[in-house]
Amino acid sequence: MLSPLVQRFVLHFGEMGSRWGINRTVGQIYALLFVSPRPLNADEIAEGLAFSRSNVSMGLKELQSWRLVKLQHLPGDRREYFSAPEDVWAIFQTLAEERRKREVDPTLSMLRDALLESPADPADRHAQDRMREMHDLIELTTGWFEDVRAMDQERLVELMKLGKKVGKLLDARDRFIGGKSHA
Amino acid sequence: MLSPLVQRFVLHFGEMGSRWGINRTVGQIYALLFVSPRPLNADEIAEGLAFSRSNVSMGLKELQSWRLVKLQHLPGDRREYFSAPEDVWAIFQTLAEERRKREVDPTLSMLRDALLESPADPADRHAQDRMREMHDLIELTTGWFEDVRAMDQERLVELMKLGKKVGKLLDARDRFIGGKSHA
DNA sequence: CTAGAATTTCAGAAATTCCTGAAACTACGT
DNA sequence: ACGTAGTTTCAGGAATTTCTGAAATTCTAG
Repeated sequence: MLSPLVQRFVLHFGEMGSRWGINRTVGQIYALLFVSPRPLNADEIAEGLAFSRSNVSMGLKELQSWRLVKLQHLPGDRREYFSAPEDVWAIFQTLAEERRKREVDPTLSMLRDALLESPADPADRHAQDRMREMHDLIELTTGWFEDVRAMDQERLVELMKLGKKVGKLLDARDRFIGGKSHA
Repeated sequence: MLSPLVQRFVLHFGEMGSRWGINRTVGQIYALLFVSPRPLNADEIAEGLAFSRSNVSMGLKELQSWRLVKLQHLPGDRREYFSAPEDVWAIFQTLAEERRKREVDPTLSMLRDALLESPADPADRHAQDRMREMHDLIELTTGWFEDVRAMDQERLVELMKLGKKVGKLLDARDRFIGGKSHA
């Protein structure tokens, strides 16, 4: 049913899915939609991957909750068709946003709460110091990620291609602004 | 045994751990080591978290394979003591490197292989196009990540704090170099 | 409103992953 | 070399997660 090429891709994503919290089924469904030249309905997916119809239904629901698939209707067909967005950058961003929402935000909020408590003893004081370091790191990196995400794609690619030269750019800026130096 | 503050932190990381591929036990052990003011031996960990000694042993082995804990000996004590590195940036980098090694690299290699095949039909041709897009995106982002990682920490923080202003910096550079513009 | 096509829900079977205690192994002090 | 404290391994039981088929629900055309 599936070509060997697609088969391989789909299986790989199934495996990778389990390494993340995502289950194998969901990974495979997404992989199949990603490479499919046209939207697929649930029965086509179930047949292609040899899963039960209900399993596919659950997987699609999960993918929708991650905003990773688009639902659409084909004229004269009552069934629902699913597809992955065209733009891989957009996919990447969606993934990053959803992960932040589900994993980073709750962690930050837990850390902030913990930092409000008054430490009972030196061990707690040390624990809080560590939590503060973690909090600040997470806040800095996600805040930055957000800034970068907001840039338009063309600039983003430019920035990335610049790669390590960005360090030189920073130096140039520092010199320009006021002679601060990185010894 | 554990203070409520540490308890909360540890439990949260246990939960978060399961969201990633990491199991709850491993997450909790790491969290405990992370906030501990001194290295801990396996028995102390087992007692603090109420796990069996053998479970702790496996968890520590896993953490060592991720290079996330340091093993050390205390003078006059035969037991092995474990601790998390001090520097949260270093931890972050280790995590990123290991994840790349385990998840990104195999994916890139699978994609490269798939791109070498000659597509059998239009569907395969389309699938390959999609895989190429994914490949290029992954390569660009991880390559960039690598470049950024190689910068020294001080500069990295500067870059991150710069945030969205980096776009302006790019504009300035473009103007300087040759009048290219982002409309 | 009714028929029937499409989809979702959900209880429990199947599969997987986690965790433990017992046994095996290692390394060190005497 | 022996005894013992410390650590790891591993078979299998416990717990969790995944997956299915049957039933319930939703939707739409007539």
